[in-house]
Amino acid sequence: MELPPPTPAGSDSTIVQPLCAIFRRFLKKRGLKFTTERALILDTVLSKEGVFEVDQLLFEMHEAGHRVSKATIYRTIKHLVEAGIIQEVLIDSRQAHYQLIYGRKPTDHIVNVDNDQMIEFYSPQIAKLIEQVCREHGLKPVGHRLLVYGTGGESKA
Amino acid sequence: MELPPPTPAGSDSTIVQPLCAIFRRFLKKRGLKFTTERALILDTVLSKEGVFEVDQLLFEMHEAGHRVSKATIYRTIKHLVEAGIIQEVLIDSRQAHYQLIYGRKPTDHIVNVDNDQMIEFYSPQIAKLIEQVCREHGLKPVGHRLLVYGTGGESKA
DNA sequence: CTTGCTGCAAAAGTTTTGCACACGT
DNA sequence: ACGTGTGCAAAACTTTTGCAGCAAG
Repeated sequence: MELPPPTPAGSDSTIVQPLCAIFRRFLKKRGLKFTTERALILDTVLSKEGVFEVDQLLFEMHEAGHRVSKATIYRTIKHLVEAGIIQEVLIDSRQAHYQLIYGRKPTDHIVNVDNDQMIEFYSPQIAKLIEQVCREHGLKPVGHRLLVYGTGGESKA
Repeated sequence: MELPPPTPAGSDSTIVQPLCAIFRRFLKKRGLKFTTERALILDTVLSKEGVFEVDQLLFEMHEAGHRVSKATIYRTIKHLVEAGIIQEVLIDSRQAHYQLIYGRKPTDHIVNVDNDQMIEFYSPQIAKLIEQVCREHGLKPVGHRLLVYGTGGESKA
C-alpha cells in the first residue's frame, strides 16, 4: 500500500523543540537514556507528515547517512508510542503503520481503493457518536481507529 | 489479543446451505474448483461466530480430524474474501483477523483494553456519517473498519 | 562507574511460493 | 485428459531477542 501523505502543513519546526524535550523528560522519568540514535529517530519521525512505516524510517535515515539499526528503530518506536508522541494506525495486517499524534487532532483515514491514496480527516461528530456508543456498552472510551474505503473520484493517480 | 466472540446467535445452520452454493457458484464463475478442502474450510468458518484467525481454523480442523494444510487455508481465505463471504477485520498488525459478513449487518468492534474482550456493535447513524464524509471527499464509500478502545466497566474477565 | 543502549545476527511468527502429485470438472 | 488444488517444506517478510561491546547519566 502506497502512502503519500496528503497532510496540510510542512515540517512544523515549532514543534520539534518541545517534542524533543517531552521525549527526553519521558525517558528520564523512566530511568531511560536520551541517546543520539533516539534523537535521530525522533527527528525523522517529525519530518514525516502523515502515516509512516519502520521501513521508511530506516531507509530515510540510511539515505541521510545515519547509521541506525532496525532493532533500535523498533525499540524506539515503542517508547514513542508509550510517550504519546506517535500512535499505531491500523491500515493492513502485514505491517505496522504509525503517525505523529502529539499536538495534532485525532486523525482518521479514507483510502481510495483504486490507487491506495490516503486522505486524512477528522469528524468531531463521528468521534462524539463513537464515544457515546462505547459508553452505552459500559466502557469509558479511550480512542478509536477508523479506516474508510472509497472508490472513484477524479482519477488523479 | 484474546478473541472470545460475543456474537448473539449460535451456528445458524439455515445459512450454511446457501453459502455453500454461493461459494460454489463463485468458484465456477472463475473456473476454480469446489474441493473437499474448500468445503471443509467454509464449514469451519461458518461455525465460528465473531472474529477468527487462520490459526484457529487450522487448529479446529485438525481437532476435528480433518487434514488440511495451512497453505490451503490461506489460499481459500483469499477466495472467501473475494466472494464477499468473509472480510478482513483490522485488529492488530501482527496477524490477520476475519469475520463472516455474508448475510450479516456490517459489524464494528469495541475492545476493552483492560481484558481484551471484544464487543460487536452496529450503528447505522455512524455508518451514515462515515459514508457522508467519504462522499464529501469525492469518493464513493465502499466500506469501513472501526475499532473503538474502551476501559473500565464491570470487571467481568 | 553503573546502567541502560546499540548493532549484529539469529530467532520467532505469519504469510507466500515452488514443486510433485492428486483431484474436480 | 486437462487444468486447478493440495501438502510439504522452504522462502519471504516483519518484528523480537540474546549478547558483547559502548555510551549516557
